[in-house]
Order: sequence, then C-alpha cells, then structure tokens
Amino acid sequence: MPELPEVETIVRDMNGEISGSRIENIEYITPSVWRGKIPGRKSLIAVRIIEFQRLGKHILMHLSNNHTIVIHLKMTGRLTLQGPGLKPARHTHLIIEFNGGELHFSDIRRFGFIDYVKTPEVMDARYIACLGSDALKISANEFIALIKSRNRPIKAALLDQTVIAGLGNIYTDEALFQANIKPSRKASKISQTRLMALHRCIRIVLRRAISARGSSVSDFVDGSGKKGTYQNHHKVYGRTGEMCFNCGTNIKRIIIAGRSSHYCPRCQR
DNA sequence: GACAACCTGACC
DNA sequence: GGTCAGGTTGTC
Repeated sequence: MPELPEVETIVRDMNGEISGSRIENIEYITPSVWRGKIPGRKSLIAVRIIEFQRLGKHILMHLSNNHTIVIHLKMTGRLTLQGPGLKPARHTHLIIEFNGGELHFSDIRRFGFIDYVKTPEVMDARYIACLGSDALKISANEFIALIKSRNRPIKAALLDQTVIAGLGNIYTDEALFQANIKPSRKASKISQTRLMALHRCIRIVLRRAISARGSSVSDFVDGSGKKGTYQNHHKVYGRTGEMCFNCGTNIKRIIIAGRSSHYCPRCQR
C-alpha cells in the first residue's frame, strides 16, 4: 500500500490528532507483528507521544520515555484513529488507547512490522541505517550522481530504498511517465539533462500526491479511515491497455525488478 | 539479475 | 483452479 505520500499523510494526521496524548492502555492482539522485544505494558502506560516522523516509508512515533515505536505498513498495513470502545476491524494487531481515542494498527497480509527501540538508537536499526536520501529531500546533483552509477533499469534503481528512500511502484511509474523515460532504460545511460528532469518530476508527482492525500488503489486509508484521491490522477499505473492521455497509444505493462511496470511505449524512451 | 518467501483477499 | 496486489529480504 503505502509509499512516501501515503506515509506522509498518515504522519501529518497523527501529529495533528494525537501528538502530546498520554497512553492509557495497550492491547497486544498479535504479538508476532513485533520485530524485536515487545515492550512491557508498564513501560508504556502514562507515557506521552512527543511526535510522529516519517523516514522513507517508515513511521516513527517518538515517546517521552526515550523510546520510539517504529512502524512499517508494507503492502496492506493501516494506522487509524478510532473512537473509544468500538469493535476493532478484522486483522487489527495492536491498539493503543488514549484519553478519548484509540490508535489501531491493522494489516491483512501481516507483512508489516512494529519495533520498539531506544530513541538515540533508531538510526542504528538495520532497516533504517541502510536507507538512502529521502526522495523529497535529495538534491538534483546527488540524485544524478547516484543514478548515473547504477547499471540497472532506472525503475529498479528508483525502487531501491538504499539508493533513494520513499518511492514505490506507483510513483516510480508516474514519475517516469512525466519525465518521458522508459522504465527499462539503463540508469547509467540516461543523459544528465533527462535525469535533471526526472528529479523534478519525482518531486512534482510526490507533492501532488501528498496534496491529494495519497493513492487508494485498494487498501490505503488515512489516519481517519478515509481514502486518498491521487488514484484519480494516475497517468499510467494500473492503466494497462488504456489510452495514453498524451498520444492515445495503449499503455503497456512489463515486469521490471519483479514488479508490474506501466508505461507509454510512444511517449517514454 | 530472476525468484521464492512472507500472508490474505479479490477477481477471472 | 490461477493471477495479481502501494514492500522487502534472502536465495541461487
């Protein structure tokens, strides 16, 4: 489900709604969603949430006890706020209760994970330490240098979180369409000018998607359970066989790096 | 690189 | 029955 814009939407929602709240209770429904040691109930009761932060596609929930809860939603994870005492949805694995509300973590496929780490050690966690620069923060020069050195399809390089963090299958396809670059094109063989354009297109697509509160293709919902609207603006993702909005050619679907890749064979080279 | 693995559900 | 799905990791 979530790539950078969806995770950013959730983090902003949570910061607006529950930063500063005190934890009143925890319900550990599915212990296996915890990657490491499960925090004892006593260590979390009465602890305050300082703020939420996004790192790549990870959600960091910084707490007043010098610890941080890290959440990765993978494909079908959801983080939502609910009224108190309502029956949790199917596949809900963790509930954190506050005065007046509950934070629910659910995940149909259970690929997602939750981790509890000391705040000063967050950056040392293996899954965080390996992340490349954030897709919205990376400079054009750094972007070009990184991409130029990869001898693989541009799409594979963009999906690699150790190169750039935050892009996933939807937004790589959309950004490559905006930049007129074929996803299978070797990264090292793309000109500096076109990489500059791609860097700009990535920023534009991500910003627009954040403004639209993310893409809801099947599972994504924001912090209050509502769908985003950027799926209505997809130009190629999920449009196999439909007409390109620019030239009318049928959108093609190929597999790159094991992922469905959608592109216009006429507009993208 | 390609592929299987981790899971459940939707759709043909 | 088979295929596919916003992600990542580990294996040949």
